[in-house]
Amino acid sequence: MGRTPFCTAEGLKKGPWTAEEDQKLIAYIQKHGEGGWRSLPEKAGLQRCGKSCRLRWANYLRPGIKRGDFTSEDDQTIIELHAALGNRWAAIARHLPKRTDNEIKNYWNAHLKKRLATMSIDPVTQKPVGTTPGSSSRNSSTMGNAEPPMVHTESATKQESEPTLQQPTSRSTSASALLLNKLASRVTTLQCVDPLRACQIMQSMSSKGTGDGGATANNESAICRPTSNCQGNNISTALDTSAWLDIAETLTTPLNCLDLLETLPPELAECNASDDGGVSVDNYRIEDPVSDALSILDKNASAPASSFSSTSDRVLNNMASKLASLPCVDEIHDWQHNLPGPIQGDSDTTTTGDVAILDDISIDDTTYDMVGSPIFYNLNYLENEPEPSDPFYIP
DNA sequence: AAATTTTCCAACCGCTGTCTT
DNA sequence: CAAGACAGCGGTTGGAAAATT
Repeated sequence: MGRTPFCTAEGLKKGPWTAEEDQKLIAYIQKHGEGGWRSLPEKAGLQRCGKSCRLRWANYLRPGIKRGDFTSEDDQTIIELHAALGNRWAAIARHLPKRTDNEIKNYWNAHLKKRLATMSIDPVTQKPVGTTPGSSSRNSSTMGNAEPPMVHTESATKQESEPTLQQPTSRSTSASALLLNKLASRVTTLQCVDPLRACQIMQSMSSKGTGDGGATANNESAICRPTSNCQGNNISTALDTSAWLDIAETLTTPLNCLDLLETLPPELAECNASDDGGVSVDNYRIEDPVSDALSILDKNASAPASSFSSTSDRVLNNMASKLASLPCVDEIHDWQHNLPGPIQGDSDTTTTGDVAILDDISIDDTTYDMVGSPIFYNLNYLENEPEPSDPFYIP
């Protein structure tokens, strides 16, 4: 049984379409509309199979199709989407209005892939070739293990006249952005991180001062939620740059900020005090220290607190904006790949009863679920229409 | 200038998924 | 439920154009 082949008839023409054939097809569709491809060739007077007609119409004759003239923004978008989605050209094309999957596929194979190769950047991972130990374990950007494309860095990080990837940098902004979003997705769901992060900020600021509040003009990527007031690129962070760099450096190993808790000044100690007097990271109850920390930030921030839907968003937003350009991101990446269990986000089949240890914090199955869901949600987000909630992005 | 090689991309092929009968 | 119809998708190919020898 099964289906009959679509184009089995003998004597049908193949190969390039002539102008006359195009006109016949256009005229017929304008009069009768799309559809009925099997019977269309005969009715339209074409010696083609219906499938060929549909393809010709969809890829070349359909009104509104944009052909050629890929801009640097297009390039960057395609590269980032390909890093996240792999060879899923149709999904990529949905994010480039008026472009067809076939053209994007051809453009990738003919231009972008080679360009990345000449820059010694792995077209699949978008990381510099040979810089990541154990690279054999890296994913292949296929459907099952694609990383979530939660971050876009175009407007904030790209040079005016050249696409970001043509910069003579050894690191891919996109790769960093992807990782940061992955981290952000995970970190956001770990409520214990909020007080930790807030304490970090306060400690850093108490030791360095709050800076002059000048906005950081460079590397100004920002994570925010589309639903919040920070849509688009009107986000800016204002914390002193060097303070952020210091904070970021402490996160070379994520969550090693636990160590910082032990060195907090007495007036902040209460933020991490649990009932037994020890440090509690899993029972997030204390909010005042977070508010305090953020209020300090607000004194110097140009973006109002109301721009963010949660305190963790705000902290992450600020942190990510500086982390994006740091070498430590790759180290975090490596660290992440060495984690046991599904927190690596490579496959939903690895959900087991294993317990991963993130430094001193045990992550059980429940937390795994919390951590994994935003990753998969954001992956889904890219495949469908952007939803006005949840996914992070860097405008 | 001619021959050869490489590049590019329109079109094809084969498969899967969904809807209809 | 089975099977047909066809839309959609990703991989591949063939030939024209461009580049190189």
